[in-house]
Amino acid sequence: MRESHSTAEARPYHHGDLRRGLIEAARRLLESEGPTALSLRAVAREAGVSPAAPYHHFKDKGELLDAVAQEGWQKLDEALARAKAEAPSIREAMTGLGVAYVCFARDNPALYRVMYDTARDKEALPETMQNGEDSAYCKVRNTLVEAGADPTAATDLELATVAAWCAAHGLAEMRGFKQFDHLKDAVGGENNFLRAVFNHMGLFPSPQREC
Amino acid sequence: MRESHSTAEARPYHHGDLRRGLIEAARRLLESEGPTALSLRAVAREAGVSPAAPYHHFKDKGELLDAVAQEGWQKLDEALARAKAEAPSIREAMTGLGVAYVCFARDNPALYRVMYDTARDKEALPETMQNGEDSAYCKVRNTLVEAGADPTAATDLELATVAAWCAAHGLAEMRGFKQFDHLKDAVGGENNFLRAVFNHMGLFPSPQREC
DNA sequence: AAGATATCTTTACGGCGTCCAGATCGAGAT
DNA sequence: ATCTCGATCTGGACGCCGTAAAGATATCTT
Repeated sequence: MRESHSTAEARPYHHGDLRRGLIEAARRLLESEGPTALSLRAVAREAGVSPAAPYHHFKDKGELLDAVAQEGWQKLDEALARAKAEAPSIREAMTGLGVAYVCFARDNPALYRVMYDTARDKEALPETMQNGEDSAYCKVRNTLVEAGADPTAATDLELATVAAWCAAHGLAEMRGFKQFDHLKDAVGGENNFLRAVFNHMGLFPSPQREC
Repeated sequence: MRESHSTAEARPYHHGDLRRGLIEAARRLLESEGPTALSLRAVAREAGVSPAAPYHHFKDKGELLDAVAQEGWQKLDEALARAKAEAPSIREAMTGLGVAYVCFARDNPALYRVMYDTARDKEALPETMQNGEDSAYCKVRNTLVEAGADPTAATDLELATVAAWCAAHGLAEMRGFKQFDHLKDAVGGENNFLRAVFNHMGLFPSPQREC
């Protein structure tokens, strides 16, 4: 009757790691049905368990969403790391990060929404975002320094990092609006559009900007 | 039994303009209970009417939210107009607009959320935002021109306007996160924080930036 | 082997969005 | 003034939701 712990290698409990199964079911539903269709019951259904089963692994629906969001931040982090590694030059590194950020939001719209929804009602970004040496936030800050920002002006550097993050998030949320379709055409596609907008936002520290 | 069309002057139907009453009930609930607590039934309850009554004035819950959002955009528009009128100098006009925008989002958090939620699932900002000569979007664009942007470089001007809007929206959504509290302190309060971040985002057209 | 514990199911409750059948009321026609 | 009609509201119903409590079942410990 019970499937033999299909995918996962470790099976700590008598069902095969349901916690993991629920998170993956949620992710599956999220991207296929959109964020509004994601109900706890639907997740349980998708995972093949009863509607009450999730409560043995998560305090409530919010806690499941937290777990999903956390994996989202990890994925975003990886996307930024990839973008930074692939940047052809320091001059283009910041814009590259910005574009990668927006593309992540475009390609994972429901996940991105969940990430910020949960952050907003905790009124805090996840700790993993700023803590580690190679957290996403630090990656942006480091890139700014490499691009010429003064690393000794701590407050100013933080402000610049926040500014870059806000710019990326703002553009990520605006990018989908029909109003900007003609602009995208005018500059030759969405990618150019993103770069053009970022260029207007001075992501680079001042000494780097052409004068 | 029936109250005599209390506030409204016109009473098109045999109840005193329920459509209006529902929108205002929704706004009341929105700011007092938060956006998640806003259910159609609760709005009907608050308006003193049965749960099914709203369906004679709105196709569904989304349409009621649309109406609420539209009034929100109007309020935002007014806030920006006020900020622009009060700007002490052209040099400070753009930052003033940005700060006013973020303050609107801070002071009407639930309304602001509804505004962007409905915009997002229509994949378009409301038409009133960009159409009229004195629409919010045009106000930003005009301010950019007054600040020195080249009005004949149409595409570039649009891009700059979009950039400014994204910057403001991004900061509006980030501003509440605990992570930035120490930064606010470091620069002497939230208002300085907002201005500082905006300064890092090059809201002014390039010729205006100090080089 | 046996008891303790964690996991899952069943059942239930109240709230939600929405629809439908009727009641009620306002207004135009006669 | 009455009648009729359509717009407006009510009451009840349906299926979904999040969540809690109690019972069943499988695993772990000893």
